Amino acid sequence: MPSGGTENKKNDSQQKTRRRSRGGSAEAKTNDLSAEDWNFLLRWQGQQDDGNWTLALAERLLPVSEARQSTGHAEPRSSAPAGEPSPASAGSLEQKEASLGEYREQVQRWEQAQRQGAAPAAQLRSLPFPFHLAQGAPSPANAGLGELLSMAQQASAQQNHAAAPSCWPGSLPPSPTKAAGRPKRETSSPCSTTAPPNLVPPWLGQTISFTTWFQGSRQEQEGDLHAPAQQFPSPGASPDPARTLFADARGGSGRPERRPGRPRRQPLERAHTAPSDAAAAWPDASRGASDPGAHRGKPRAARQGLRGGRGEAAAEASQGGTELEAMAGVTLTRAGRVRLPSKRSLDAADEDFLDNDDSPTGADRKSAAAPPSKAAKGSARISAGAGGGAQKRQPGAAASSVFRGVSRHRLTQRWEASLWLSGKQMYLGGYVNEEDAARAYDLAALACKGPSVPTNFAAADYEGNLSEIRGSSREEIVAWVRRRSSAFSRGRSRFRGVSGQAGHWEARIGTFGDRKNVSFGIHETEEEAARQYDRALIIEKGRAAKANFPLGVYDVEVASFENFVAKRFGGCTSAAARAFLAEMALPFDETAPNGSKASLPPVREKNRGGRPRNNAASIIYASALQQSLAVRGSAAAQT
DNA sequence: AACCTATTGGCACACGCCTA
DNA sequence: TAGGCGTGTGCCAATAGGTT
Repeated sequence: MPSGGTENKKNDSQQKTRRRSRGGSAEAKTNDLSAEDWNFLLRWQGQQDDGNWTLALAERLLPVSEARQSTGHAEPRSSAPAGEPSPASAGSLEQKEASLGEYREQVQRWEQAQRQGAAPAAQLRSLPFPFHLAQGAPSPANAGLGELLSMAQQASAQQNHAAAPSCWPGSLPPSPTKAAGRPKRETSSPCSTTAPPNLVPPWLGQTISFTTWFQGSRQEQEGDLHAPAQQFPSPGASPDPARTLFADARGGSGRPERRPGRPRRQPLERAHTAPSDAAAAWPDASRGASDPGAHRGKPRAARQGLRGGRGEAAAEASQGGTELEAMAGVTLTRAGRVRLPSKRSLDAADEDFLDNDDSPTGADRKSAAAPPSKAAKGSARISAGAGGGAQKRQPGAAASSVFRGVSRHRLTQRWEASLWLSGKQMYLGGYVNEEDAARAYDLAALACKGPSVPTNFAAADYEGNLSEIRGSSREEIVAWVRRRSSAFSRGRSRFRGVSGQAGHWEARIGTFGDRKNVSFGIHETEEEAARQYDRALIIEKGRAAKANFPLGVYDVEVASFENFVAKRFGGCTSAAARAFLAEMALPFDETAPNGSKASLPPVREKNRGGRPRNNAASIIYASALQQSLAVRGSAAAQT
């Protein structure tokens, strides 16, 4: 524990105590909304999403209201901006509670009827929400906070010359199956921290809160055209996306079937008897039994564990040269180092060999890619005892992969695939299976460098995958491949950023802005949680987000992010994004329009883990205040 | 010499477990 | 159930030998 940890813990404990004692302290007061504030927010939200969100709020609000009553904090405050008349109250808290209960019963009845196919989706909207907005179009003169929020949406939309994205609450299609179900729990919202009006991004200026935005997006996605169902089938169909890894290249069967056939030979095998058993066990990559002549590689054991590989030859060569040395093209340098045949020469030799091979068709032979040639290098390095860089392998460590672009991480013992593009190494993911890593390299190399690039397996094996990612940028291709690595997610969930268990999946990001362990809600399915995680990550990192689903699924979010950054900073740079986030992460400490104060849970000190509290009041209030600030900003801009 | 790429080192963070 | 925290590792950058 770092120095001062005890003190930190003490402070944290004090904060916790303060937060738990609602209504009893000054801190608690600042996080609470008045009944009227809540009423406005509830009404507004209720009209936006058929009451689903409202039910969630109500569930959390009502106990708070009761506590407020019991502790004498029920005095109403005006929720309207200073100097503006407060809209009429919707009644006592008891009445509200009763009304909400009635409304909820109606929704439940609708839900039941809907399950029986007797209730159209539109009927839900017609259910009378207990708290009604005043009749007539609101104007700034008599607008309450709820109206201000609506106007903020319109103003922001006009200002940006773009309609609100379809995933935002105001334009959500009804979601019959979810609208009446148990609402999702309110979650903390790092984006609900405030910012000066000129810093409020479009996507914040048009949304009630980050969480609502997420939840609305979820509704849209349930019927989303972009849903990559074919990539991530339902849990029952394929519990692990890693098993769908390069399904095309394997005929969709996950782990490749082992099938008879001679593996693609390496040059040195001509000098030695090929390890036929292991070689015969090497799977065909894509064509299954229809192509018995296709050999796409050879087992690691055949090359490294059995005598006769190039590495063995190199080792022997290092000890003075042998007949094998001459056959393999292995030479010794003056310094006594082993000089192996170049890949080019080996490839050429192999090609020559293949031309004399007895494989069925010339087309197959030509389609076979260059053979792996790293085994010899790795073994030679070991045997030569060279040091430094790639030769730093521990004495007892396993040898490297025989596949191009694949190496084994010393600590994790995972196979990692990497591709070098323009001198920069692109990480392609970690894999339990060496062949998967090799295929990851192949696919990325083919997609990024073209069909002429040497691959571990036949390029034809990847036609299906390549067609799927054709037209994508390099970054997207790399992300696509990496997403399929067996180590992309590492927990119980198939998805990154998702933890929990069946029916209770939590989306969570370890570091979001200045905060740690920010939760983005509990979700019934992994997919839901994964999408929420993705959205949050996109908000923070833009296109650099390592999302569970292709960024194309989140066009709106990505566009919003880039649009804002472009407007705010004149270009989308990581530095600009970081600066933006730093500003957005400022602790909320604005004076509300009605003169009251609101604050978010305090930003944690560095190295203090834990998720921020799900303080619904502060979150909603803060985001509502943002909206009003946006209105002020747009009004100021117009004048 | 320039480029390629295998390997290592290590930081940041995902995630599970524990506690209140 | 939310928050706190430790562990494991994904991912990136640096390094250095091999190749052209």
